[in-house]
Amino acid sequence: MSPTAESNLTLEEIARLSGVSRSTVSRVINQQPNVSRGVRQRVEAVIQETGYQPNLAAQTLVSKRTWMIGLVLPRSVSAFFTDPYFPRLLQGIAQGCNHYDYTLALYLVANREDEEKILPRVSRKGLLDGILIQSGQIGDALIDRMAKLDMPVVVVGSPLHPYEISYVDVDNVNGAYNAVSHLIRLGYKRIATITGLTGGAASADRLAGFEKALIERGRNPDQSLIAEGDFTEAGGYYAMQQLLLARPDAVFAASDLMAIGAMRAVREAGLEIPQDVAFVGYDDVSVARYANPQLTTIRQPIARFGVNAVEVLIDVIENGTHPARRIIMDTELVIRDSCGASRRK
Amino acid sequence: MSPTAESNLTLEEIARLSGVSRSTVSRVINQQPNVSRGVRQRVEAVIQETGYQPNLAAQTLVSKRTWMIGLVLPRSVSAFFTDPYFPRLLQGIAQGCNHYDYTLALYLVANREDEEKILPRVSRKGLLDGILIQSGQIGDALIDRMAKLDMPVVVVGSPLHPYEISYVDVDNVNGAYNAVSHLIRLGYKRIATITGLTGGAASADRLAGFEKALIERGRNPDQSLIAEGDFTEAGGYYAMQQLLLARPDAVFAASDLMAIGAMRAVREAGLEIPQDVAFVGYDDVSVARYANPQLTTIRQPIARFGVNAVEVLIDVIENGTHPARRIIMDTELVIRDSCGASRRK
DNA sequence: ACAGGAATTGGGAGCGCTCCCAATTTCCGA
DNA sequence: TCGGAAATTGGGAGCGCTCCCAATTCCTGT
Repeated sequence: MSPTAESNLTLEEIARLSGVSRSTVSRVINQQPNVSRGVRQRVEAVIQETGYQPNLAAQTLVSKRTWMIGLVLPRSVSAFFTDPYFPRLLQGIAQGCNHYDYTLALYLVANREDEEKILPRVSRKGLLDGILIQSGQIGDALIDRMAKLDMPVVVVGSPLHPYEISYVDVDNVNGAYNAVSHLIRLGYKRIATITGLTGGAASADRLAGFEKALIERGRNPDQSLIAEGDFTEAGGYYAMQQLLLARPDAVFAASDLMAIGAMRAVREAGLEIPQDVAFVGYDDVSVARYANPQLTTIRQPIARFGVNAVEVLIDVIENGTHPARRIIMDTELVIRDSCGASRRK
Repeated sequence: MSPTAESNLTLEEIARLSGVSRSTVSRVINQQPNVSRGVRQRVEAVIQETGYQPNLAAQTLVSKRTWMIGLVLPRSVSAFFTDPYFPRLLQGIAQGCNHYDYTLALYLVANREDEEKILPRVSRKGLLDGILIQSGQIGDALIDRMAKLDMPVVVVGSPLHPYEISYVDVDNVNGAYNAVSHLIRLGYKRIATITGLTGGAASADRLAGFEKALIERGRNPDQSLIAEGDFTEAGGYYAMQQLLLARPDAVFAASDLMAIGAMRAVREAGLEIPQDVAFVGYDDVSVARYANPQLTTIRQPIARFGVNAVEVLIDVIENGTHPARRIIMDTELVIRDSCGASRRK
């Protein structure tokens, strides 16, 4: 019998075919004990033969579990469509879901209208076991409202407010600190930064790391050496045009994509990289390696980050929301050509 | 009563609160006729007040509908993590799902192991109403196997085999034809192309369009002017290095990302764009506008493409698989600087 | 060989909904 | 005012599963 031949197999049907009761088949499927060896094998054979799979909706109705989690990307994550960071994150999350046999439901919030409709959609009973939400901008009420749902929630990135909420984050302060310290060590004097969108947790943390590194060496962060980007290539470009007026000799960009844009601005101004302006980016997405010159950057374990987020969420789903889980991941400085390190050796 | 206060509201409960029967509440919720005005208003008020939403699993169990569709990105879609095409497509698909109130389940097939496990996962009864699958490589058995499932399937891109299967595609032959014709009109003599991964439907069609344009003007496509890329920036770069040996004066790249990589190779060889080598890309993703020089390209209506795919799938789900639906979308030539058109005006 | 306990098996109830049909109410024209 | 048709309403059955408990079978040691 081919796996697709029988169209509406039920537990009862499998029971009939293997000459036992519904309950016994259920025990076999759910790997419960108290089924004799012979019976178990017979039932398993029938299941194998027929390609039977239990109906998810029926299981959900009684168990209240769907083995499905939602990933919400808020409207404020505007860089979704341009920054390679997100596909990588998605890959990690999908991989985690595959591994634990969960289904991933994706919610892209594109506009205010979507935002209004998302809460009832994700909180629908009998649909999701839990939610992963990407941290967005301060003032973005979505995380707050999701946290109040009676559903497990894990924030990807910092939750922005000091909630009793589980999250997985990367140590952005330290990553930025290491990037800037590297530039200081190389002897640069006028180190500028291109930040992410103000109001984002990652942006704020990376800026904090930038300032911390400078202050620790007794330097004062100069406002004219700080420009706001928006995590896009174009944003990096415009921020750099502004920054050029202050004549920096090195730039720490809060994302690789912005670094690429900024390097374009520098080249257009007739300057050389890294001789006139050195660069360190953030993320280590693949474009960093193909940039010209190759970009020194802070590598984030993006895919692993996604897997961790899924693992934490499943832990919360299966073992309760309290206490809140926190995971902070480390970054790594990847030295290539744009910082001028090789030149100065 | 706050919307989240009552935790397990059921139809029965709403019926009790509004003093009617379960059946009547069900009729109100499903917008069925034969409910008196007064009763309908009373029930709606209670629903509003309590924030009641029907349990999806229970509805699914009896209606056999889940209002959920799956999007499968096969393993062969290796460019997923680098090409901005996919986030845009995802945006369109998510937008379509939001609009029609369907939930989107995402399946990224990363390796052979995932590929083995995906069929039972997506065909699980009580989980999905239909599947959207991105067209991959020839020999990629996934589409064939999905088509045999007793579940509505719509292919995003060409289904590769002449099945009786619904699909949504972009007219790749014509798009490429227009790109190359444009280069011919501008007077280029040695027009090369960087193809996508051999075996992909889009790659084959774009190559066919390239050849058609040349042949139509009585030129013979020269094998040394055809190089295979893989839709990545690096692939474009290496393909171009090969191509440079044949001294082309113009290149049609089957994706913008490959064009960017190829331009990097050209620049490294000390040549000028478009003076020495002109370029036309494909996709019109945002990097095309930020490239240096700005990239002339074939614009695909990517997001609209995704919305269409969802619409066709929902049509198939709601009105049956026969006859198979086919939608072929048009492209548009976007002239910028890399083709040298402005220079020759 | 047999009592008594452990292991195995079966069947009923119920998860929350929709569908169907029967019961009740309403409305209309004569 | 009343019969009968139409509109409205209610309740039972059942979707396919899990859980619980009762029934049955299987082992022990004596």
